[in-house]
Amino acid sequence: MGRERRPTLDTVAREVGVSRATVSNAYNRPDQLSASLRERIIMTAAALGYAGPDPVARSLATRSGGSVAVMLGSRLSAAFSDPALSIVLDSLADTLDVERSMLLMPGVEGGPRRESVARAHADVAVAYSLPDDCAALVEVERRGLPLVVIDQPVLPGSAMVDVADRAGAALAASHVVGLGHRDVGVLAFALHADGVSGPPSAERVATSRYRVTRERMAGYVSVLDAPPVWETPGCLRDHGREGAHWLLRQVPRPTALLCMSDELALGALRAAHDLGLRVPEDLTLVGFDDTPAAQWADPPLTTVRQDLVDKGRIAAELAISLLDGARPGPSRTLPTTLVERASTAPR
Amino acid sequence: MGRERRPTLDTVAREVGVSRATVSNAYNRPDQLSASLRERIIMTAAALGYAGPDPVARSLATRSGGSVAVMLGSRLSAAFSDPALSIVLDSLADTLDVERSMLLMPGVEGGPRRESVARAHADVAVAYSLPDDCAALVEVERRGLPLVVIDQPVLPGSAMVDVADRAGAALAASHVVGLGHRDVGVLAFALHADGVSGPPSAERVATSRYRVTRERMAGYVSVLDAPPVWETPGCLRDHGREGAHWLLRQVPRPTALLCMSDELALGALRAAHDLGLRVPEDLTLVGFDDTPAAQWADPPLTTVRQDLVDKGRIAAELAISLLDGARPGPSRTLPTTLVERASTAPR
DNA sequence: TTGTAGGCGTTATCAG
DNA sequence: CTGATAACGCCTACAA
Repeated sequence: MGRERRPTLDTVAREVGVSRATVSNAYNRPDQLSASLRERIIMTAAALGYAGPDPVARSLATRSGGSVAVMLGSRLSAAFSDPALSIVLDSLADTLDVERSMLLMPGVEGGPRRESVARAHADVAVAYSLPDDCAALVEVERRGLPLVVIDQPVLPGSAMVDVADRAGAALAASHVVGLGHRDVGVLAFALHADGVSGPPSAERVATSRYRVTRERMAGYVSVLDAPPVWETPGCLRDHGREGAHWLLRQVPRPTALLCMSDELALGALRAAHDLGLRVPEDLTLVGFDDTPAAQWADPPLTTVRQDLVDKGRIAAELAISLLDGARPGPSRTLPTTLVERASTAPR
Repeated sequence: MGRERRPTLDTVAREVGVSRATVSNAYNRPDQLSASLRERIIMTAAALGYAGPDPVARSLATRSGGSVAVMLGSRLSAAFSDPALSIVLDSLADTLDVERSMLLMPGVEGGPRRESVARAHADVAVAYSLPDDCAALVEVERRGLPLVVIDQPVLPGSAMVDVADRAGAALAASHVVGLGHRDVGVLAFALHADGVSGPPSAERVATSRYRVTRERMAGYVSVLDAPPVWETPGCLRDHGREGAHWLLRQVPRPTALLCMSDELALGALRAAHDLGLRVPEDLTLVGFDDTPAAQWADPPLTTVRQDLVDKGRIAAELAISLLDGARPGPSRTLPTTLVERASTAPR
C-alpha cells in the first residue's frame, strides 16, 4: 500500500511543461491564459489524478477561506432539540456565502472547549448565547478572530445581535395581568449550567450566567410581584411538563403560566392535560419565541414572537462584513411582539 | 488602520533569540526543551501578542487537522426538524475526537454544492442519506477524501453504516396484518426531490432517488398487496397530517396506517383527531425510527426502532478509522425491531 | 537541549 | 499570455 504522494500543482506544471503559476491561473483566473492551454492543463491534471488546488494550501497563501466557527453553549442534542436555535442556524447557514461552511463547535459545559477553538480553521466566529466567562471566547480573542455574538455575552470589540427579551417578557406579563390573572407562575429555563431544577433562590436568579434568562426574568418581574418560579434544567418539553406540575400544585394555584420558551409552554400544556385542566379555560399559557410548534399546538399558543430567521440572517451578515474588514458597529436589537392566540383567556 | 502583520513563530523566535523550531517545540513538544526556556518563549509570545501556531499552516505542514465534513441532503431547517437526523448528528459529534469539529454542509437540491465540497478544509467526509447521483460525492471522490456513508448511497470504496429498513418495514406491515387489518394505507416520505405530494405512480415509486424510502416501501409491499400510498413532500408532521387526511378519505377507509417516520405518524395522529377517529380503536398507527416523540405521544406510538445513537457513533468511528488509514470494511447494518406501544390494536 | 535546512502546496507580484 | 521568485506560517528530520 505505497502511500504514494498525490500530484500537486507542480506535478501538473512539469507534465504540461509550464510553470506552476500558469497552472494556478488555469484554475483561478481562466482569463489569464489561452483557452487551449487551459484545456490542455485541465486535461493532464485529470489524467494525473490531480484533484485541484488544495484548500488548505490555498488558505495559507490567501490568508482566508476558512469557515465560520459557530460556537454553541450546549451539546448538539440539546441544540437540535431547541427549535429556536435550529431556525437561527438554518438562516445563518443560508445567508453565508456558498464558499463558507459552518464549523459547528458544540459546547460541553457552557461552551466549546478552548482547545478546539484554537485549532479551528475559521476566520470568523459566531457565539450563540454563551456564558460571559466562556473560555472559548478568550481563545477567540487571543487568536484575534472577528466575533459576532448572538444574545450573549456583551463584549467590546464584537458585533452583536440580540433581542428585546426583557420588553417581550414584560409584554407577556402585562398581557396576563391585563386579563385579570393575579396568580401567575413562571417557568424559567436554566439559570446555571449545573443541571439543577426546582424553585430557585433569589440569589440564584440574580447570579444567573445566562443573559437571556436574566432578561426575560427581569421582564416578568417588572410586572409581576414575586411570582412562583420553577427553573428547568433544559429547554425540553419534558422539563416544562415537570415544572408545570410543581407550579400547579402551589397554593393558591396559578391561573396563568409564563414560559420562557414555546417548548416549555408545550410541556406545560401537557401537564395541564395530565391534571385535567383545560387551556385556556382553567389555565392561561404564554410561550416565548413563536416557533412553528406554537401555532401547531392545540390550542395554538399565545407567545412572544422574535424573528429567528432575521436573527440568523443578521448574524451572518455581520460575520461577512467583519470579514470584509468592517468595524463592529453598535449592537442590533430585534424587536419582540406579543402574538395572541388561543391559549390565553380572561380569568 | 495599519493592517499590521501579526506576529508569527518567526517573530517570537527572533525576539527570544532562538530558532523557529524551538518555538514550535515549545508549543508542540514541551519535553524537547527546558522548562525555563519554554516559559520564556511563552511569555514573550504573549507579550508580542502571538496567538499560537496558525491552524491552517499547521495543517498544511502536517497534512491533517481539518474537520469532518458532514454532507446533508437538505437544508438545515429541514435537517433539524427531523429528530432522527438530530440524534445521529449529535451522537456523531459526540464520538468525534475533540480536535475534530463538524463542518456542516447543508444541501440545496439533494446535496451540498459541489463547489463547497471542493473548498472544504476537511480530511474525511460523511454523507448522510444522499441521492446516488449527488454531485458533491463526485467531488469527494475527485479529492480522494475518505468517505463514510450513512444509509445512502452504496458506494464502492467507502465505509458504510445503514439500517435494516426493509426488514423493519416488513415487521411493521406483518404486525398490522397479524392484528387483522386488511385495509392498510402507507404514508411515505419523498420519493423525489421535486416537492410533489400525492399518490405516486408505480413508476415514480420504482425510480425513487431515496434508498431509505425505497427500502421501507419494499418492506411494506412485501407484505401488503398494493396498498394506497400517499407521498409527502417532506418529513414534517404537517405533511403527515395532510397525507393521512387523504388516505382516510379512501374507500374502503384504511383501518391502519404505516408511516415512514414517527413525525409522519404524529401528523397522522393529528389527522385522526381532526376526523374524530380514536387511536387505536378506530385507527391503528405505526411509525418508524422510535424517536423520543414516539414514546411521548398520546397514545404512545408503536414504531419500528432503529438505534440512532449507534448509527451516529459508528459513523464517527468509521471516519476516525479511515483517517487512521484503515481500509473501509464491509458495510455495517444495524437491526430494526418492532416496539409495540399503544397506537396499534386488533381490528 | 538547540539549530539548520528542507518541505508542505498555493498564490501574488512583477518582469518579459 | 507566461514564468521566475518570493511569500504564506509551520513542521520535522537530522545535525550539532
